[in-house]
Amino acid sequence: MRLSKTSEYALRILSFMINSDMQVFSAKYLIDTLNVPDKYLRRLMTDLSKNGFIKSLKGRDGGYIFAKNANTIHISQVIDAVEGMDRYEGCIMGFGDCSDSNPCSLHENYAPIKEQLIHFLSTTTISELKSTNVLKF
Amino acid sequence: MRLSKTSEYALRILSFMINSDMQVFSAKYLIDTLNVPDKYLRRLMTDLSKNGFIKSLKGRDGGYIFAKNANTIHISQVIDAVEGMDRYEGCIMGFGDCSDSNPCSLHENYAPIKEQLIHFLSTTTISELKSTNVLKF
DNA sequence: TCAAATTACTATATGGTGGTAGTATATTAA
DNA sequence: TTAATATACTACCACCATATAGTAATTTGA
Repeated sequence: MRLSKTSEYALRILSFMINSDMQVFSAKYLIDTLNVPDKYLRRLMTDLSKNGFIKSLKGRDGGYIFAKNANTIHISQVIDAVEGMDRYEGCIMGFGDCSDSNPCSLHENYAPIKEQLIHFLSTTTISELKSTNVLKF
Repeated sequence: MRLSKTSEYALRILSFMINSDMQVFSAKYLIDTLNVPDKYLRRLMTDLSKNGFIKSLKGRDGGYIFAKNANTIHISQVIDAVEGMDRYEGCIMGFGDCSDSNPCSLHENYAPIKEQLIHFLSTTTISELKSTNVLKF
C-alpha cells in the first residue's frame, strides 16, 4: 500500500505499545525490540510526542507513555502527523482538480475504493490494534 | 493514493493517446500538450516501448503508437513496468511475512480493501480510459 | 545525397526520505 | 551534589525518484 517507512514505523511502535503490559517504554527498549534505527526512532518519538499521541518522561527511568487513550488515536491522524494524508486523498493520476463533478478517466471507478481506504484509516484506532492472536506488531 | 509520479505520467500519456483520434504521437506534441518535462517524458516513452505497450517510429514524421490493442494493457502492468507493483501488494505496516495465516494487527481489516484495489488495477485496461465526457486525461 | 525531424543514449543535477553522529538538556537514585 | 540514565536538538550523509543537458543514431522528403 506504500505508506512511508516512517508511517510504518509509527504504527508498529504504537501497535507494540498497546499490546504490551508495560506502561513506560524507553527508546532503547523499543529500538532493540522493534529493529527500528536508533536515532531515527528517537526523532520519530519526539515527533509523536509533539503531536500529542505520546508523552516523554525525561531522566532516569524515563521513556514514553501514551498521552491519551489509544481509542482516541486514529490511524489517519498518525499518518497525517508523520507524512501527511494528502497523498492518499488525491487523484490517482495526480490531477489537482479531479473531483466528482470534474473527473479524470479513472475517477468513477477508483473513487469508491479510495473512499473505503480513507474510511478504514480514519475510523480505525490504535486500541483496535490490540490483539491476542497476532504475533507481530 | 500515491502512485509514483512516473506512474501518473505513464497513465496520463496512455489515457491521452487512447482518447485522441491521432495514431502517431511525437514526443514534442505530448510534452507540449501534457505538461510533462521534456527529457523525462522521452525516457519514459522509451521505457514504455521496451515494455511493449507502445512502439516508436524513428526519423522524420516519427513518434509513438500503441504496440498492441489498448484493451490488452492493464493498469497494473503499466505500474509494474515503471515502478513495480510490489509496494501495493505488501503489508500496510511493511512486515515482509504478513499473510492471512500470519497476520499483522491490521491485516484482517485491510486485506479486503487491498484486494479491491489490486483487482481494480489488474482488471482495468487502458481502453477503458476512453471517455466522451471526461475533460482531463 | 543531404538536411530536417525525430527517437535513443549517457551523464549529471536536484530534492526529499531515510539514516547517522555528536552534543545539549533534564531527571533522579545514591 | 554528582554520576548515571534518559530524551531533545542540530547537523550531516546516502540513496532514489525526478528532472535536465548534450550528443548520437535513425529515417525520410526534397
